Amino acid sequence: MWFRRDLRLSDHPALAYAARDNNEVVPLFVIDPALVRYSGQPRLAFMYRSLRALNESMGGQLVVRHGDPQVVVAALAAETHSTEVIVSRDYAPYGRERDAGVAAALAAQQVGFVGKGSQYAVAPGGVLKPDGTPYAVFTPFRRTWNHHGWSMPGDVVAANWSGADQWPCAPIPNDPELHCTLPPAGEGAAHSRWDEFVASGLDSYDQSRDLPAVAGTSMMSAYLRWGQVHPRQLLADLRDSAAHEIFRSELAWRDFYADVLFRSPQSARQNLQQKMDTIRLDTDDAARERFELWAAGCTGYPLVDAGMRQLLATGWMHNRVRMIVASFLVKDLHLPWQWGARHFMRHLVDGDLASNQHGWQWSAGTGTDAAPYFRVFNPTAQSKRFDPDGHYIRRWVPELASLATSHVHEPWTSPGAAAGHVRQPMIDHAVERVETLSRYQVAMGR
DNA sequence: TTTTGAGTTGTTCGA
DNA sequence: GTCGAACAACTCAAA
Repeated sequence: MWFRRDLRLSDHPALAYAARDNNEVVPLFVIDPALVRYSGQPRLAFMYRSLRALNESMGGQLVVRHGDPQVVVAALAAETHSTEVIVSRDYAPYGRERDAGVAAALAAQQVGFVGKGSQYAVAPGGVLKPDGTPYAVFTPFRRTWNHHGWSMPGDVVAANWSGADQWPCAPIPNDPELHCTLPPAGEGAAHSRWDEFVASGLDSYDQSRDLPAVAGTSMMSAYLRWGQVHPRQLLADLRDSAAHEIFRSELAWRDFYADVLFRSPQSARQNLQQKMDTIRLDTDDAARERFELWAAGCTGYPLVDAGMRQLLATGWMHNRVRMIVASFLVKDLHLPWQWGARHFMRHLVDGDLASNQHGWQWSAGTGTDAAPYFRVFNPTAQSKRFDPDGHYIRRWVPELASLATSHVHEPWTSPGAAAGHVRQPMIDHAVERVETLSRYQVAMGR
């Protein structure tokens, strides 16, 4: 059993298949340098902690090895005289290519490669229009997705492990040096957090999910990212209410974007809508300096800075704020969405290629079912609307903590501003908004 | 087959 | 202060 993004023992179709008939199961995790290079320290640390939790849950049997999976998996299969290598299917571009290579290497030594299940309620490719083609719009996708349905969660799998006691195994690496705090890792932590959310947050999700100062979101993203919980386990706890329906929708978005990336792997790097390639963007040295200010949380727009600093401090950012900082990068700074997406992937514990890149493409107006080009978030209006008391701003931008609520969204209006005691906004939103509208209109030939 | 209405997340302007 | 319209263009499904 080769674990990847399915670091759990419950409701695990691939593991259940591997463990059938009391088969001996060799549990493997490969630390792939190609992925380590790509992951930031927070996600890597969370992965290592998750591996320790998984290892513990199987009595210390997890076999950890380093290297190219094509070499490592084939070698362990030969050592252990395995007849099959079992995985949960991976639908992302790198994973598909990697798995094809591993399957070929295994086939050369007469070992099977079997994929069972995915990390989605409905696996990519599974939701189709009546004519057999994929959906390009979310709402009809979700209708069909709902109708398609998914199985009930399975039980904890009890496997007959043949693991680290018997086969050479590398230690799970120590955490890299971290400058942020992380949520507790592991399948147990995932279920604890979910139970807490069901008990105290889910029923008011529709009311509070957009308020970054309120702990109104599920915080399940990192656990879903690593498969410490399967979405179907969450869906099984949802009922028919407005709040539950909105949460169900969020899980549908996750499946939708995985489906879009599956069908258009190039959209991880390029505009999904190629006609948007002509939008004029800034990429010179001055643009790079503006990007650095954004990344460090020094734009002068309090809510934007709060979000960017929350990301650096915790490896996570509230969803509403992700949209606001993304809109700011794309539509106030005129930078390529790919710059922002890369920064997010480096810092997010929950960083997932499909959701991240397509969330960014939505903000940039270049993706499937994207925001219309003229929808430009006003960073101060959003701030007043979604952080009315300024609690979130004061928490993450301490230099603004003493400002009155009447000034906290626009510190440049405060009495100390004239004396230079507050950061000036790096750009004028009203000016850049007009600039964006004009650039997009030019790109669309208007 | 054609038409029609609806579609995650917003802002600004003018009445 | 409040409210509706305008800001596009296209996909999809139901009528």
